[in-house]
Amino acid sequence: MAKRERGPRERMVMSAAELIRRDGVSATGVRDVVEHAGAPRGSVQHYFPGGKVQLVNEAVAWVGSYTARRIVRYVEALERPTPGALFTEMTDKWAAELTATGFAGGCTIAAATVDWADSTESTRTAAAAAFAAWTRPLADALTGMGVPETRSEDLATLMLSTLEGALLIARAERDVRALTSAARELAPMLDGAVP
Amino acid sequence: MAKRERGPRERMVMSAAELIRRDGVSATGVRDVVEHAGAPRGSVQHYFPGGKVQLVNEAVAWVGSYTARRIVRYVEALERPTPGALFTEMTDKWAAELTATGFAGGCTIAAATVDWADSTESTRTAAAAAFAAWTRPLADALTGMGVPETRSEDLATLMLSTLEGALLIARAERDVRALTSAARELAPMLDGAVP
DNA sequence: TGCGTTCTATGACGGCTGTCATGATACTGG
DNA sequence: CCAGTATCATGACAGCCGTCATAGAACGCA
Repeated sequence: MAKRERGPRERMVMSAAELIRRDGVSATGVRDVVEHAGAPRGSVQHYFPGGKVQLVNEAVAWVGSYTARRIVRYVEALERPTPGALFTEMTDKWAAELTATGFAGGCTIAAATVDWADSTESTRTAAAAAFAAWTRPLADALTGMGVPETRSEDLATLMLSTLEGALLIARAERDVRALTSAARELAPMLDGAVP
Repeated sequence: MAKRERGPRERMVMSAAELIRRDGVSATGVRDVVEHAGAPRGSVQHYFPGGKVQLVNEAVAWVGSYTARRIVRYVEALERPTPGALFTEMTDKWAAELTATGFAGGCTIAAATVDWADSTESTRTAAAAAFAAWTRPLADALTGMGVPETRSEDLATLMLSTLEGALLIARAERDVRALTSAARELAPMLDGAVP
């Protein structure tokens, strides 16, 4: 997964994101990140003079933009572009990932929010930016599918909220049930929003 | 809030739940819980011989049953009992709590899931039990409102997922926007499920 | 009164945390 | 070749963590 091309710096950011989404922010130590990335330990103070806070924030930002690009790709790949189909696509992808990894890891942004939203303002801001970066392409896609512009952003937020919540419940239950049943009910409702 | 009547044991469980939902599980130390509860430090090994794991699990279970009772009360208090009205009631209550507390604390169960779902099986099980304890009365209420029994549980899960996710986003954004817009869109859709 | 159980108090232990000081090495440009 | 910067390596620091051993206090019961 981690190409040789990537420098130690980017590898550390990716490893941080991976470990955070699995164990949470507080439980993820910088030594763990270094080891997981196969990076030299001395690099942490060289590349991240801001310490763990900087590392975590960059991980959050990285996941934010990476996932935003993924959303765009989902939209483009839809053969029958409707809001419900898009939502089903997202829940399906997550369900597949959860089962493939044995439910070992949820959303990095959710973990960062739960763990550090109160204590570290910069991390909370980064998480909010990530959510905003996902809402925008989602709302644009909905508008492109014929959803009235006044409702596009609300519906995008609804999709995101439901996805995040279902992901959380699925992880607790070690069962994709929450994802599939949320999609089964919400998808037709979303399609009803396009006149 | 904490009545004098409650023994130190229950006060510690409640304090644990409160601190966990604010700072996460890993960031909440047993010393913090003891201090927050105004309990004697020596009591922790007396009442919770299972250590921090037991304390966390009991906090999760406590929030689970407490919130389940709250859901039942919400249902009974509705003047015009429809699925949408119930969902709006829940999001409104959470939005009010978030603004009142300065967005300082989300859902205890979500925090426990994100932090310990992978590392501590018993906590994951407790979290799953809590979600189940919320789904059941919710589904029953929906059935009572005329929702077909085949869809009640799915819709209950959808409501819960959306609520949890919107709560998360709201905390990251320090804005109840996610809660209100999710309710604005989902509530009418839910009402459409009763024939 | 005296015994036994329940509860509280205190201090210590090893282990892990994030951070930093210090120094060695690699590499690049003149 | 040499100088200077970028990168890496190592060890130490203070602080917090969960846990436990030990002992004292409070209380009910006979």
